[in-house]
Amino acid sequence: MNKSEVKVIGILERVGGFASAQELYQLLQRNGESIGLTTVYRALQSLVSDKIVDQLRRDDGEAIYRLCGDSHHHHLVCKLCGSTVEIEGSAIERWTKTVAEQHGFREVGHTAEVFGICPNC
Amino acid sequence: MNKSEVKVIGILERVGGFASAQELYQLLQRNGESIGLTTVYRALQSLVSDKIVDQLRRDDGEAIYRLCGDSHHHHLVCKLCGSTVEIEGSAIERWTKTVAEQHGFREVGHTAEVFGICPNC
DNA sequence: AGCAGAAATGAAAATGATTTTCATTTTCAA
DNA sequence: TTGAAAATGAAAATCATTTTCATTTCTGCT
Repeated sequence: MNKSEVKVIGILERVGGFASAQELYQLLQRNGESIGLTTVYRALQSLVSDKIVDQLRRDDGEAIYRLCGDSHHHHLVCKLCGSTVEIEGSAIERWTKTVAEQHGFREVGHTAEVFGICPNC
Repeated sequence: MNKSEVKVIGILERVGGFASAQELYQLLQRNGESIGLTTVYRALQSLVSDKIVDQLRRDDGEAIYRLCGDSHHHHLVCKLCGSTVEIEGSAIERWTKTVAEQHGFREVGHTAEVFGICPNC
């Protein structure tokens, strides 16, 4: 765990949700941190392989990251303004596990995100 | 529905599962079809927006496509060999709707994919 | 402190999927 | 037949991400 990784974790904490590498880089710049885009990517790779950060994909293929750790949860994302609400998903957890085991799958994980238009939009 | 879209549907039928645009293009070439990569992409976009083809993302961010079945369903995808099983998800549908409405969201949709290692791998 | 080798850094170039541009060809209805 | 609209594809542009490589910072050691 080096200095850059600490910076990236810090900004992820402030974000409190998903962000892409490019977004994180810009946020760090705005905060006056001196860090290169390459280093942000490398820190994220390292954190993902250490299971400190979760990585998934936006619909457009861009990778997005968030701190893992708190309880496993999902997101309700507004299609228009992008605001997100964390939602609990124990129903999903159970469904995932059941379905996968029925088909003999091991080491099961899942992605589930809900999209809609929030009350403000 | 134009000629190119028919070709793309044809190759997707032969593939019988997920394939990327690049792969589909190569397969079409090998089959002696005269079609450009650009046109493959355009046909896929069009088919996706007509709900004839499903699009999702590999872990590396590359888009993969597959003919969709009639009913709304999800996929159980093997992380190693890429084989997929369609799974029914009425539990998810209900959960999605409930959760979103609790938060006042409208026009709700969702994504949910389950990943694991299949019995053969 | 001083030093050598290892690790980290970041600017610039490379990569690769996807999209856009634009000139040409095909389709099709009047 | 004719002309406008749609389709096509080669080449260029885009954009996230990775790689390269020269430089800088750490580290442990004397």
